[in-house]
Amino acid sequence: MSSNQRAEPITGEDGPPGDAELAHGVRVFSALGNRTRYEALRLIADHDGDVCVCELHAELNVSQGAVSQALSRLHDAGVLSRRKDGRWRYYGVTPLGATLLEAVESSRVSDDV
Amino acid sequence: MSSNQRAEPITGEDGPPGDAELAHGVRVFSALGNRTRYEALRLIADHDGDVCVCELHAELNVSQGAVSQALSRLHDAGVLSRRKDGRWRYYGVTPLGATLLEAVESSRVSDDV
DNA sequence: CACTAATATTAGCATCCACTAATTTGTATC
DNA sequence: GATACAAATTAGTGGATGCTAATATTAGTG
Repeated sequence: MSSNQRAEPITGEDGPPGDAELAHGVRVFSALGNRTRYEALRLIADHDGDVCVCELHAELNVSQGAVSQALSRLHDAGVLSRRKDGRWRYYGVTPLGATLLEAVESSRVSDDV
Repeated sequence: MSSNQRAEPITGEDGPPGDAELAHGVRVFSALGNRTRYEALRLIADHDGDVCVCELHAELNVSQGAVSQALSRLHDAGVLSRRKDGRWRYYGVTPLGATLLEAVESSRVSDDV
């Protein structure tokens, strides 16, 4: 009737031990669990080197602000690295990001929806 | 003003090739990107053998229906296996689930929030 | 400095999500 | 069959999410 959707905050540690890891896991997976963000990660991973925001904006089908938000969240989750060069920001995939992508993609050997 | 939150459906294939993989990835990661479901997966993974719903209901802090929903979604995503025995359902972690858990947990070597 | 380009940030809102409570289905046991 | 228990399903709802549009910041360039 009133307490909905789990009382505890996703971030902001002060629960029992092991809770930080839990929050970390949820942060990472929920960051990847969205079409725009997942696609962004894949595009960057497919690319050779790092990619600037403008290039992704051309490929993803959302506004510039949305792209920026998506990349920030992926960076916060630790699956993207960020490098500044002049007025450009270059994003790259971290080892964690690469590992997760690989794990999921290789799991789809032949299971059509 | 009206088309919000991406026009395309997450499931229901009919986009360009590579789209099925995209949908699969989003399905898997979004399944894990929720506290209740992620915790359920961890509990099952920590367990020795398979776990029944009732046992998880005792550990997670949500209603029986919510636990059932959570496990179904994890099963749909391919990170949990399901086995029936009498009136019990036993859930276990699949290789994909184990791989993803391991990847994320080992990425938290020393980065406190 | 004015101007432009690249990105980040913010407010606002339509939609989606995760929950609870109630009900239904399936399986034992009497 | 009747009863009881385990799990799944459904309807309904408050809060979270992801977007757009507008604005702000930062960095080059004339």
